[in-house]
Amino acid sequence: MKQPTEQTRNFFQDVYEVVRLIPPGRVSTYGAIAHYLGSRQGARTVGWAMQAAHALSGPEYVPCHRVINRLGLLTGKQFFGSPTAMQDALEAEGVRVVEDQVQDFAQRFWDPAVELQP
DNA sequence: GTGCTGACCACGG
DNA sequence: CCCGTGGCCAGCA
Repeated sequence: MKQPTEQTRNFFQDVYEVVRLIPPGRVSTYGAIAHYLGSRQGARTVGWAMQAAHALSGPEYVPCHRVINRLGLLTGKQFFGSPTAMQDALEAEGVRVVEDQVQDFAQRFWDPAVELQP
């Protein structure tokens, strides 16, 4: 029997919700989102969700350019239309990026587990 | 149904 | 810092 919690932990759906909450000028990491959703090592699925989110648009749009790896590297930039689309999008929000690396990453880091504390 | 891959992360050496 | 290993979820041949 299914538990009363009919909510099917849609990892993708949860990821989209969290990524959409990332404010401009801030960046988050796959691991932080995965950890916030309860999957410490589920960061991989978060990256996969980003690729699926790339096809979304309108109210379902997800700012995947604000999600990078824990090192602050734009690992998914190659999945954007242009090799500089991701960096350009971040710089447009005031995030300095040099050689695919976010400057002041520690300050720009937006952790849902901390910012979205109940 | 099985096996593998993937925009990753943590741990040990 | 590098290297190797294990684990997570979803999609595809």
